[in-house]
Amino acid sequence: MTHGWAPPARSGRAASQQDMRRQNLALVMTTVAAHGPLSRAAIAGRTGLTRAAVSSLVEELNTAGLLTELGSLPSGRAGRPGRALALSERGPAGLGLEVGVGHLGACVVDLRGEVRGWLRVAADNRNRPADEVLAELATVSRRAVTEAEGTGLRPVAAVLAVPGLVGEAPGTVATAPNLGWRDVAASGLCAQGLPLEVENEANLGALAELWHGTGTSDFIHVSAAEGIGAALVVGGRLFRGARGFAGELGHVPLCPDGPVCACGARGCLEQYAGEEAVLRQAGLAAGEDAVRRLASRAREGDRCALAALERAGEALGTALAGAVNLVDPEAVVLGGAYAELGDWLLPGMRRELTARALRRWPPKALLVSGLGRRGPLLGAGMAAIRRIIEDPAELTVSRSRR
Amino acid sequence: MTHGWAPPARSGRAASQQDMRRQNLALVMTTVAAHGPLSRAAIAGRTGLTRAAVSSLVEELNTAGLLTELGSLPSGRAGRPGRALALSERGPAGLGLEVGVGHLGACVVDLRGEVRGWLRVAADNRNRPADEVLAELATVSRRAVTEAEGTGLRPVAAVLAVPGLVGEAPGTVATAPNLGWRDVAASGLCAQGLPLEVENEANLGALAELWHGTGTSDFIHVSAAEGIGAALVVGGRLFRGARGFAGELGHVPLCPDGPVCACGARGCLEQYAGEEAVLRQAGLAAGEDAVRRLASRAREGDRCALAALERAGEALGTALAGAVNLVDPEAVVLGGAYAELGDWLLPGMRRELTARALRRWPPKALLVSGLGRRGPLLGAGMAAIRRIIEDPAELTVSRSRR
DNA sequence: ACTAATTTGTTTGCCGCCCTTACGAATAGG
DNA sequence: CCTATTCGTAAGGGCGGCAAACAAATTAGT
Repeated sequence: MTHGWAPPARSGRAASQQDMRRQNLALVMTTVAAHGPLSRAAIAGRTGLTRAAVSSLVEELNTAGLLTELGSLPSGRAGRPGRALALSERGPAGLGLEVGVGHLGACVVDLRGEVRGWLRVAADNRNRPADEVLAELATVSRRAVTEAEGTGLRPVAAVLAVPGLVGEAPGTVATAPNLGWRDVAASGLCAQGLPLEVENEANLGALAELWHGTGTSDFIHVSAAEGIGAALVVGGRLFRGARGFAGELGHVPLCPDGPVCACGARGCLEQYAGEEAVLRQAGLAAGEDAVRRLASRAREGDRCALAALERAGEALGTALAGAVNLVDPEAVVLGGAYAELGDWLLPGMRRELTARALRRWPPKALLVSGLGRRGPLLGAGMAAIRRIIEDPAELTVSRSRR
Repeated sequence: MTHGWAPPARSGRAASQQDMRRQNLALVMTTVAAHGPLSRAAIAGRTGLTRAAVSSLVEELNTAGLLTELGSLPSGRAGRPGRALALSERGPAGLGLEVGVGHLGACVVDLRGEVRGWLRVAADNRNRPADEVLAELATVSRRAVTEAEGTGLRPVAAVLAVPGLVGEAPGTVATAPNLGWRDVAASGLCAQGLPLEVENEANLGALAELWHGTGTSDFIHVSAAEGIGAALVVGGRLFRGARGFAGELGHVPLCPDGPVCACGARGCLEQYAGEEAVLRQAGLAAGEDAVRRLASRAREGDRCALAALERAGEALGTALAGAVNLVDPEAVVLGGAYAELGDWLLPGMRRELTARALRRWPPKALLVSGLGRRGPLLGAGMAAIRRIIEDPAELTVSRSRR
């Protein structure tokens, strides 16, 4: 450290010609994914590559089964019509997996982002040996995969959604309190040798929203369940923080002298808007489908429930206003279990946000996720397939690629 | 939008061989900048490039005056010793500029990050025509530049620090309330044709901390002045948010029913820890060197001042705990004017952070900036030079580079 | 219907860049 | 003094994108 510089932030690695090719393959894939069927010339125009280069790239992607030629693509203007290229619907696919407290899930998503297989079975995973849970998930997964293989799909990457924190080592769960897991390695789940990635379920719910939901790519996705978590999506990427613990909205201090929280501090948001607090205020017992019961109470006009939801919405809005001032997102999306309660939570949230957000907060910037409980599993499948799209070189003939 | 994908987040552009070269030139520069004098072989080892490639890259950087050969670099082991390469101390330099409420500043920083010229003059810029201010800054800048040119330096990029928000258009100030500026174009400031970038002074203070301060590259830099701002540094990069307004810590709600703030909401942090509030509680009048007076009062043991600082520290700590839970930084750095008050603010801040941060918060992760008021100007100079280091191709022979 | 214009996709030749291999240079150890 | 080791450079090769030219397919004009 003789010079005064801190270590460089990005790109610690050399760029080779393989990397260039890799990046351009990815560029073609992402371009086609984003802008529908395109001709080679259109891809060239959009990306800045030459038509010749695009031809070469497309051929490579084509033989790998990632792209398909659909047929003529009349442009309306004079000239030879292009041949439409689209993401293949019968080739590599993504496998999404989920371990929930009360269920297991598996889904298969094709390159276009379409769900081609969906399986969800009830299972009481609370304090059940992790091996056992993973073994059952493996059979569920196999069923979904064989079903998908019938329609010409071949899973090539898997992502597992867990209600807990992901470990440093790839493919491991550091801790999942509601499952009773601690340092569980999920590798070996895919005997087929698929690369497996483990990710927090709330984060995957946010990614599902990014890819299947509204157009924005900078938002805070609130997903309240046992705890209140916020996934920050910034520039279309998950923001994980320095150590991967970003997004703990539930323990933002709301009122410094408030009630004591399980975390030891006072007045955390969770004490005002957490599931337990809301149910208590509404006079309901906790339980498996507590949120659903609360929603029906509110629908019936139960005063107590409505007041509790009102207060919770305000608390959420206040805490979110702070987050918005700090992070400056384009939108806030309410997802997770609380999405079902949106009708009653939103007014208070919106009121607080408009009052407290320093930048004008348009009403449309606060919305409810349309994916609901399906978010995490869907996000897992999409994340798996997204991996392929953003680095297709892994599946390509790979003359000598790493 | 026939496919379900949102637009891709990154890399909307094709990669060509020039880009590859560009990236590798930058890689060599950042490597040398970060790890002191290195031989070509050492650079090759660190970056993954071949010795041959490094030789070629180094030669290009050498003829551009960006690198210098220092002499033999004995390794201790057997074998021919390498020739040490270091960032040049007499070539391209960065020009930092600053417009404050009460002063103007200019500095010249060489590639090694060393300050080689420093000029700061008092000037009452409050509600003075922007043209006039910029004209005076230009003369100050010229003096600093001619001085630096005497020692063999040649400024090639400039960054201007302003106490306000930066506009969308490059080189413009959207609004600087304390200066009375609105949509001011700062281009034309550098008649020499240097590329000029405008940036918020607090952000530059944070960057100065990144490059001249402690080793961490993920931190929240609190800089309290008129308002309370937080610059978020994530992975060694400034985090600006979707529209560039991230970091408004001053208006995080601290107590939902607190006193009304100038922003219209209730109980913002600024009402508890802002300069005005603290001075009022301490029984001091506002004014130019109010912070200094407050510090001396505290040093003398003034009960009132100590109590006010205690409360302010607690409030800051509470709000920061929320931010820490949300963003998960490695450290919090107290900078700006409040750095001088660190002795009295830190205890309360630390107490609140340890109590409220969900992840264990080590005491060393909260610290006071050693740069004080020099941060923004220093950061401007460093940012200018950093630009060169991270894209040296701009200064290279450029056979036909864009 | 026929021609001109236009756009697409491919082919060919070229250049740039990194990699591999080989070689001279410079130092430490015996 | 000789050998092992490491450093920097030079020569040859492969790969990948670019520029230009060309054949194919369609529209527009007469």
